[in-house]
Amino acid sequence: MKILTLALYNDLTRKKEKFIPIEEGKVRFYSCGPTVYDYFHVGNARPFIVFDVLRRWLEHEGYKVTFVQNFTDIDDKMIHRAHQEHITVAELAEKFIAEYNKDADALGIRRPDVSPRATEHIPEIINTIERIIANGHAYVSEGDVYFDIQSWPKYGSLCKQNLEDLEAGARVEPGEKKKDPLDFALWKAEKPGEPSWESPWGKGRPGWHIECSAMSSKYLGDNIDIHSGGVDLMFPHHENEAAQSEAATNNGKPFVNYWLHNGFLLIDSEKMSKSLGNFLTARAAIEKYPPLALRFFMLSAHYRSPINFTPEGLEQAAAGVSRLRNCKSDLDFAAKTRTGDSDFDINKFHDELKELDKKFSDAMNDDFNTAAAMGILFDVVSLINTSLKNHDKLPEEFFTASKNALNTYDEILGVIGPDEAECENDNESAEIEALIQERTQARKAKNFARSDEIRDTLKARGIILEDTPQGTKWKKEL
RNA sequence: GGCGGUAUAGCCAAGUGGUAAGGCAGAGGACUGCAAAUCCUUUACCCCCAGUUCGAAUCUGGGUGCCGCCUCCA
Repeated sequence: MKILTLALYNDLTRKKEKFIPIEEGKVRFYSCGPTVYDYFHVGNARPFIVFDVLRRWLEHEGYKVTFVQNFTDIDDKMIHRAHQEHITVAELAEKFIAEYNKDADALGIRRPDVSPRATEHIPEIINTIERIIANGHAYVSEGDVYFDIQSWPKYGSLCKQNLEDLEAGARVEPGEKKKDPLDFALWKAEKPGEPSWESPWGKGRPGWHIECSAMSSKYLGDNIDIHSGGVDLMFPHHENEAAQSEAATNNGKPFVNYWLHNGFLLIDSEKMSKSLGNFLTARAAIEKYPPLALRFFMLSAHYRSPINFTPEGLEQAAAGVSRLRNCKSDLDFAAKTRTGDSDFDINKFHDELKELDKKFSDAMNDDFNTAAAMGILFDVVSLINTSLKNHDKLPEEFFTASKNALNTYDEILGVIGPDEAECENDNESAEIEALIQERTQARKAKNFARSDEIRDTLKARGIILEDTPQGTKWKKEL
C-alpha cells in the first residue's frame, strides 16, 4: 500500500486519518510529561522515546514543529513525597527535573522546545478556570472549583464511555462538595502544610488536569494538532483536559485534532507501574542495558501495541543495534582503505537506496510504523554489507551515499549512535592503535600467542578487534 | 458489568483481500592462523470453528487465551 502523506491513528475517531496540520507546514505538538516526584521508569520512557521520534520524523518531513512537554511539579504525589523527604515541594521538583533531564539525555531524547512547569503558570491556570466558570461549566464549592460534567454534553467522547457507565465505575465518594461524582477539581482549597497560591476562590492549588489545558493554550494556542501520552491518560486525564480547554474557549472548536496514545510497556506480561511495585527505573535500565538497545527495543514494536519488557527482549535489541553499528563501522573502515576505481554499479545502488528510502517513508507515514521502518533500515544495511562484500574497491560516491543514508535514519530513530573508532584524537585511540600495531607485527611473525593476548586484553576492556584483508579495525563493545 | 486492544516461526515483530518484511537465536557453507564481523543457504499448516469471496493472516459471525482502561498511573 502506498501512502504519500502521513496518516495517524486518532483516538478521538478511532480511525487512521490523514494528517492535516492547522497551519500549513507547522505542527503544534503537546506531550504529557512526568510528575517529578521520583525517577521515571522504563514504562514512562516509552512515550518519551516514541514521541520524540515522531517529532523528529515530522521535522524530517519538513514541518516546523513546536514540541511542548510539561513538568507536573505540584500534585498529591509531590506533596506526599516532599513530606517524606522533609524537603519542600519546590526542592523535590528541582531535583527530579534535573534527574529527568539526565536520564532523558542518556536515552537520546531531545529536549522539548518548551518545558513548562505547573507552578510557574498559576496565573494562566487561574485565568483558564475563570473562563470556564464564566462560561457556566464549573462551580465553586467551599474553596474548591469543580468542573460540571453535566453541563458538558461531549464529556466521555474521547474515551467513548457514556456517563452512566462512567458513573457506575466511579468509586469516588460523591461528597457534599461535588454535584456529580464525575465532577473533577480544577482548583483545590488549601490544606494545612501544603503549598498554596492566592486565587479568586481563596488560597489553594491547581487540580491535576488544568495545568495542561492552561500551558498548552499558552504555548500552542487554543487549538493544537497533536496531543500524546500513554493510553491510561485517555481517561480521565485527557478527557478532562479536552473538556476544560474547550469549555474555556467555548468556541466549538476542538482542543486537539489528533489524540495519540502509546500502548503500555509490560513487565512479565503485566502493566509496569509504581503502584504495582513491578517497575524498573529508567536509571536502572540504563545501567543495565545500552541506551541504544533501550531505544531499539521501544521502537521495534508499533507504538500502540503493548510491549513486554524482558531481559531476552533487551538482549535481542542489543544484538540488533550491534548489527547496525557494525555496518557503520565497517563502512567507515572500508572508506579509508578501499576507496578506488571499481566496476561497482553506482547508479543501480542509488536506485536501490532510493527505493528503500521510499519504503522507509511509507512505513513512517503509515501511522508512524517504526517497526516496519526498522525492517527497512536492516534492508539498507544488507544492501551496504553485500556491496562491501562483493567489491574490493568501491567509489567514493558509494561511501558518501551509504553514510548519508545511515546518518539520516539514525537522526530519526537514534538507534545507531556514533562510531567511537572515528574519534581518533584522544589518548585511548592512540594507545589502541599502538597495540594493534604490535599485534600486527606479532601476527606477521606468527607469534599468535602474543597476538591473541593483545586481543584478549583489549576485549577485557571492551575493545573488539576485527581482522580484515585491509588491516585490523577496532570498535567498542556496546 | 461497560469500553477497548491483541493472538503470525524457538524468541521479538511487520503485514489494512492476491498464497507470509525484518531482527534475534539455531543449523550448514564461504572467509580467517584462530576468532570476530560479513556474505550465501536453511526454518511458518498466520489461536480454533463457521461464513463471505475466484482468492483471507487480512473481511463477517461465534468461540478460546492474554492484556489494558473505567481509581493516582506513560
